[in-house]
Amino acid sequence: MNKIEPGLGINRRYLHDEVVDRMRDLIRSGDLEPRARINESELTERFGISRTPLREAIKILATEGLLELLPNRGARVASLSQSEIEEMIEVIAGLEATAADLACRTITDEEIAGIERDHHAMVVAWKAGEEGAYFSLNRSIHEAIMAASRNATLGGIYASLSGRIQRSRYAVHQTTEQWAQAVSEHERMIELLRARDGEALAVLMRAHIRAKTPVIAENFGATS
Amino acid sequence: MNKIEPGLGINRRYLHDEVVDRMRDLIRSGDLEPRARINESELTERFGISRTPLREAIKILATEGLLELLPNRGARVASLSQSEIEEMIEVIAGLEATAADLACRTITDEEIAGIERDHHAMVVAWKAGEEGAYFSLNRSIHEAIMAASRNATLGGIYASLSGRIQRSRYAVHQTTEQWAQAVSEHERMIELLRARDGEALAVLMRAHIRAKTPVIAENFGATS
DNA sequence: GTTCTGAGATCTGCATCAATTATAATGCAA
DNA sequence: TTGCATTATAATTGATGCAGATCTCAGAAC
Repeated sequence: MNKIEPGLGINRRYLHDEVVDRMRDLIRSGDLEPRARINESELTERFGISRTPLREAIKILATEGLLELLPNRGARVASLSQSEIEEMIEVIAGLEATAADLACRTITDEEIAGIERDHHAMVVAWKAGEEGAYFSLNRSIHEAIMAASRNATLGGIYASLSGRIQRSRYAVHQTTEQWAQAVSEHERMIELLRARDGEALAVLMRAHIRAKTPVIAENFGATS
Repeated sequence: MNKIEPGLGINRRYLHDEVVDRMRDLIRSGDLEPRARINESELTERFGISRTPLREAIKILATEGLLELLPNRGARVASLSQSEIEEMIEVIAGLEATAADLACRTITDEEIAGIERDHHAMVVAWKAGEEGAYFSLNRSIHEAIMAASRNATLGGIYASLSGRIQRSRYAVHQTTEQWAQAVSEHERMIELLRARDGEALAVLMRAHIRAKTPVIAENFGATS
């Protein structure tokens, strides 16, 4: 994008930022499982760093919600209860509805055409049983709408929240009816995007995400 | 056995949590102004602590968005540009719309009655020119709806975001027309709450917050 | 007036120490 | 053996001295 920021910006200046990224990957990949304790000396050795940047990284990840701090007992990978996951999905639905509403203000015809292409590719992938491609294209559609909202604050909160419930890759289990409904909702979404009807699109988007709650919750497999 | 807590409220396990709270207060009260540089040694002395917990607190506040880090130059109080404030208001509008939608599922008649009482008191306060009471009651109404959403995740994000654009107290400047519209929207909101019509209430709430954008943005007085 | 330079201040990260607390290991009684 | 209390060990929290890197800014050189 734009690395034109004068002076401060993209360069990996902070060691703890590097550590945050690496730990995030460890958590998301499942290498560090939920409720796994974080051992300070083990990780300092693993990363080849001292305690100072590691501790800063731990505090940052705890603030983001990926770790939880246990006073005088260190930290552990956060685990989410079923109800917390459902809460988060409601919030995500709200954020996507907001993005959809905002996107209608400034989205271009080209962007809508791109979403439509992704949608058709997604249908093809589903019929071919390529769940990986299906999942990736579905996400790409939602991310395109988020990007079209032209709201970095919204996008940041969305990324942080969805990052917390998307650990490693999941096989998506949907019934044929669920899939058919999702497809028809996508098609209606494209219509509403063309009409730039943000209000109606927001309502539809919220319902669309909500309908996926059982799928997401099931695949997460929380144990709290 | 006889462990008496040292007077400062709840069991503050972490020193850096204490520091985070105190610094948050300093920023919100305006004691630390936007763009003010954070001096490590000055604050360690001021708080009577060492660098370790202070540095952790700075990282936490930066993650929350209240501070921004300047590599090799420390940190400063974050300042928001006009467009960032407008972005945040859109997100807040989305969060409140989500809360309104969810509240319709489980809100009790008593809670609705409480909101109605606050609304009437707010109208009285406005007519009496008591801007402080008006502001406080208005906020209390919105917080009641947020609480009725029964979604702690949503509430947390909302609190964090609104905390970033609500520094100290402001005199609310609204035209008579803006006020009249806000009042009629509140009354319509109460109707929709009674009808438990979440979908319509979400749409109204989003528009209601949006209409306040110029007021909030003006009072914030950002200088990026 | 502009550019260069260097001293001082500040920040980042490392290593280590002391104090507190949690976890285990052990010993003893029932 | 089992349950409980005591002790020993380990881990965490917080403080601090130190080295290297970077920024700031005044003063010199052009």
